[in-house]
Amino acid sequence: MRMSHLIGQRTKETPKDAQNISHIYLLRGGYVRPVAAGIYTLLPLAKRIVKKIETIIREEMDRIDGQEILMPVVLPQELWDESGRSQTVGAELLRFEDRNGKAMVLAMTHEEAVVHLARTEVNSYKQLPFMLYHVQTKYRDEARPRGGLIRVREFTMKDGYSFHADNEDLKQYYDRVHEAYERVFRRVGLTNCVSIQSDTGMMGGAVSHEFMAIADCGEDTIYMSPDRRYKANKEVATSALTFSAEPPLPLEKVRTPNRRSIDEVADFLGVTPEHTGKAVFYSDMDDTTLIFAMIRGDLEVNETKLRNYLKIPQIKFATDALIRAAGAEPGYASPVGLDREQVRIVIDPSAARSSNLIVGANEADYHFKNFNYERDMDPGDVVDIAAVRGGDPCPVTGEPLDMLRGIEVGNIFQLGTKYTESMNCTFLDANGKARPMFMGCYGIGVGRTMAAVLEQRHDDYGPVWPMSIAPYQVHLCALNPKKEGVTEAAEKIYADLTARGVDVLFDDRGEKAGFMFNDADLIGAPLRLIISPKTLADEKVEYKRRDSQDREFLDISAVTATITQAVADELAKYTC
RNA sequence: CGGGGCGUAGCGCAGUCUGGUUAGCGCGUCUGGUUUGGGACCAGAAGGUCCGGAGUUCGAAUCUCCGCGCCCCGACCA
Repeated sequence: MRMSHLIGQRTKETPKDAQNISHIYLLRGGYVRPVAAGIYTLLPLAKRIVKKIETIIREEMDRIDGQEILMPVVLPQELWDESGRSQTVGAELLRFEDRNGKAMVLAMTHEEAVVHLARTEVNSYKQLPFMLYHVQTKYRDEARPRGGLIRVREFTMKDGYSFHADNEDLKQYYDRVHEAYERVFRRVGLTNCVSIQSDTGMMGGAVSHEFMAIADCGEDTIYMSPDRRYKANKEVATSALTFSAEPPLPLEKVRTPNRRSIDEVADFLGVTPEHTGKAVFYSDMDDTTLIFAMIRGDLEVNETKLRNYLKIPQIKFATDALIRAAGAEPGYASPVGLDREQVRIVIDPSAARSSNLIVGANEADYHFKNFNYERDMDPGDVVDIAAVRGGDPCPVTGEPLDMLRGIEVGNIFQLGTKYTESMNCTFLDANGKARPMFMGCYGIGVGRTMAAVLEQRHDDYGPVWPMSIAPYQVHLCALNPKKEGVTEAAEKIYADLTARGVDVLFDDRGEKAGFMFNDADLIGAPLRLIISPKTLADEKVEYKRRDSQDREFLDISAVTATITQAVADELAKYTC
């Protein structure tokens, strides 16, 4: 490609709407352009990167016997009615009617579509297992797109779906996908990517992992032991906190005028928050169930854990009216004497196993001292609902947990029979009996992966793309193209390298050197060749890597062979 | 969906508080010339529904009201 005709202006100034590195460089380098919030056009540079990422994904999916298909973006809503997700998924699912008034959706994921396919194409256990995947547009009407390509409304995703005769086979295949994903993310050049335990969310199912590219701008919080043996999303992370068990002292009601918050009460009574119990009230969305969550005063409730335990899809903080109706006093709420008929009580071990806590007395301006769970209330649901904090002890190694941010570039789920049962996707086993297939699903966000690589591979001047996905492998600059021999030499190298299959971007514009070098930095090709009258006089061509300041001078006769080899060597680093 | 910020040329901004020439600057673009190793210089040029609508006023980019859009924080998030 000749740069004089490459579409996508580079800019010197940082666009005001961009905050994180990947967003800034994708705009400044002319890779993407916004069309609406969270909706982007990919320009040639980005499209080339994305294509290479997709190729790597396809190779790895094919290696684990995946079969590529292509399902539509527009689906009839009735499929989503069958699975039940018409009800459970909210406004992220874009719904509309076609000209005949038929309810349609823009697919945000394809479980329904692929199950619809599987149940008609597959009838026998002899056809199992199999995996289908496609690389296709997803639309999710996100409430708040952000961060350039990190969170968008329309995007390209590779999603794969496997079908099995039993859960054991699903588990084995899941592990193969896990390995394939590790290869994909290594090959696309992520330098720091981990798979972690995750919440299954609206997908359902039992087991799932997320692949997280570690980056400060990531939206997810990850807790990890220093040796990486334990890695989990904040939503499901646990810690091995220990609790002080002392001989119980007598329960005692004390006056705490106008002290409502944990800090106020602890300060007033001269103790630290660890010696208090915190009451947090939630309710379901239509206020039919009141939930009393109790936890040690210095900890916070992890609502995801609480929701999952209660099997209530959505919860909110309860209103004071609802709390009072159940006989509790907001700000002074107590587990002591609460009517279990009216309140669902969930106690974190941190509160259940600590001794002599200060808790509310269900009476304005009063608290109890020396609350002890086993003695002072009926035994109830003691469940881990605590939010982990950085530095808390790891549940596996006991070491302090690191807290990191991550971009979710991929995820894998063992769905089991969640969709195949609801949508009646069965096969006949060896005994002629119809049974639901076991299913797994596996996603990779392609554009987000590109952004994540950029977050991990850049310097102060722009992206430093790995050879495996770089939009161009070699950036060829002709300095002073009007001077004797420069253009001829550059054209010859351009033609020779291109003929050997090397992706070359040829800067033929004849701009000032600094101008061209800055553009080259923003394009981030791993290798750079500079043709100038200065070096040409000695029959030399300058050769520089994007990730180094060192310069070499190659004999012009050897350039093609040397560079072709260098590209091959570099590519070899990203094969598995 | 709650809170905050912003909207003036392709991009970055000034002007708005305190209404008043022909709306300005830098980058980029075009023409001609001089230049050519880390975003050159000279001369000239093109490019604007000042986000939209309504209102106040002799007069609105500027004041008022109502919309819309984008970014950030939060809630939400297969």
